[in-house]
Amino acid sequence: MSEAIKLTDDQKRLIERLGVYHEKSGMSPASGRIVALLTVSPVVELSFDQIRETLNLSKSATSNAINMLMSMGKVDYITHSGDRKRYFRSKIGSWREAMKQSFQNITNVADLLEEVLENRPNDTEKFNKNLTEVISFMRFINNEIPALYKKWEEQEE
Amino acid sequence: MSEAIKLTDDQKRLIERLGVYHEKSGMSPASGRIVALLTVSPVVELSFDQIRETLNLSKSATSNAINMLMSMGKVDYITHSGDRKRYFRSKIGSWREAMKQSFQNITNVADLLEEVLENRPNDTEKFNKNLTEVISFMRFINNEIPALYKKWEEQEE
DNA sequence: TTTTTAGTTTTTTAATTTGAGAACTAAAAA
DNA sequence: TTTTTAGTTCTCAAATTAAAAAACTAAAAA
Repeated sequence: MSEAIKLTDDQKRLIERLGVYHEKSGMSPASGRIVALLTVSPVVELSFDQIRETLNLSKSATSNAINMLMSMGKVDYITHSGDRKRYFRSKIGSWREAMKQSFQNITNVADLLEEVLENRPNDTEKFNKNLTEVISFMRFINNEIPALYKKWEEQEE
Repeated sequence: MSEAIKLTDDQKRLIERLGVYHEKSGMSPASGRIVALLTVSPVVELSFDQIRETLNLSKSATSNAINMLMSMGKVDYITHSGDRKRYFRSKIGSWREAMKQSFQNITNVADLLEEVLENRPNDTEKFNKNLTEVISFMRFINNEIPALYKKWEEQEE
């Protein structure tokens, strides 16, 4: 008997679009579809087989993708007593941490570009100036984040 | 006779690290190495064969990667009269446009998530609230960009 | 104790990506 | 006109990635 979740065509299309977006940002197709499903599905906690059958994935693809997503902090699961299954769900509530992560990336690039800059000759002035500017802007953005969060929280009230 | 540019070991390592970073953000290895070379190399304008031989790439890999990078707006070239070669260089000066591009992506995701939100049931309150928050924060960040640029430009003077 | 459940791991296959090599082309030079 | 230069394009092989199928495992249920 099928465990698949019933979805409207619109929901299926949204899962594909969101899935493709996640693929573009480095996830495997299966992982991308799973986070997308867990974002779009009206039922927010889905079992292994519900995910597997809704997306027509094999057990291995499902297992590997779920574990990948858990290690990325994109997904976690809860259990219900008297039920051995795990119910997986999106960690959308951790969006602040996810954002922090992506801002951390900016800092890492800035650090790398700083090393490049230190290695560059002094002639190539214009080039060095541009490089200095990107680095400076990246660091500036990063410094402004806390203030931005604060401002956002305030306007949110 | 070899056209390869002489690089120190440090420069070679920086090219690899920067290349890997570009790979992670979706470029092919060859494209990643080429932008990286054009960022690290003390000579900022390099001919096709200088790139090819410095990075030990085939002609096809070099040609395809360069054209990819030009279509992405990451690289362009200049010519010198009496010299048929094209001299390729990093478009690092266009970093503002590149940044704008990546902020545009945030907006696109926000739009997509907005569509998801409109499709969600009204129960799943907490989930919807989180989704609403991410979207709101993304849009907020996007709105703040011009002011951030302005502030950065001012502190830069 | 045996069976079932809920996954995990291993093996194999299919698809995609990447880039080498060689043939090709258009313009310039000889 | 022939040759050379500066790439481009095509064909194919190697490497990588993705996922299916099937064997396996640990815990719970019967």
